[in-house]
Amino acid sequence: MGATKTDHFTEKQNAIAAQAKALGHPARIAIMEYLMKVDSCICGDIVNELPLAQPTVSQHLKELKNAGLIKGSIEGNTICYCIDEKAIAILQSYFANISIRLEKKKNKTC
Amino acid sequence: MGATKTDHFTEKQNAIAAQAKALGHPARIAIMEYLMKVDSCICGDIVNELPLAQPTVSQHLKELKNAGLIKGSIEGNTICYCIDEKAIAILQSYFANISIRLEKKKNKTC
DNA sequence: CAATTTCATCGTAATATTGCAATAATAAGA
DNA sequence: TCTTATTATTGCAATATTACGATGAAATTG
Repeated sequence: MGATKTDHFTEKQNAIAAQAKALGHPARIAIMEYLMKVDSCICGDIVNELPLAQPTVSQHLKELKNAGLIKGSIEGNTICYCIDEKAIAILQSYFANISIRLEKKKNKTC
Repeated sequence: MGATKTDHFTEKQNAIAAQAKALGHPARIAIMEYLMKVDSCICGDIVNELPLAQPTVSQHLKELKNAGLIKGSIEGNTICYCIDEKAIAILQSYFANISIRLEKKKNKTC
């Protein structure tokens, strides 16, 4: 097959999985970290930061954008990218919640 | 191609990407949430919780285990699974850090 | 021991992802 | 306008993922 059976899961589960999937590639993690490292949104300059060809980077950026993890706005000849804080906030609270719940039932694990 | 160029990225980037990738499927998110919902580790019973065939679930469990997100210990005829708190802690702090850094440079985004 | 239960593995088909060369599209500058 | 710079899109080859039936392995039960 190769096609994920999204129908059988909740919206929320699919949403989190989609965001996690978008981050499930080192190049996309590297893009996120670069966007974070620089002190503002970045216009151009992303391709040179990565050890991948331009079409490949463009594709990764597209996936991050589709997953809602980054925003991009056209700035003349270039495109300004930056991280979407909301998406990160969602992921952060998701994992924070898991941590809290795990904390509560310590020692009950294997 | 289809093969990720992990060589060109840092260990940390690859590690985070690997964990995110493991969570990048709704079935695996569902498994994590089920493990969290029940008040202890689970022996057996996971297959019946998911709308997928047993070999498929087994495969998903294997991937979560390989990524270090869950632990499994054989308990006679069944296997007890539970979430690995350390892995969740790593992810949580990763996203928390991003949030903090984004907070610091508010308004500088697109 | 035979039957059953539980989980893993193998094999395979369908589909998705990754990566890049070639090419297009768009805007800025000469 | 012609050229250059920047990003997107297309098309393709290599590989990975997803899903499941069939089968296997190991412990439990009757």
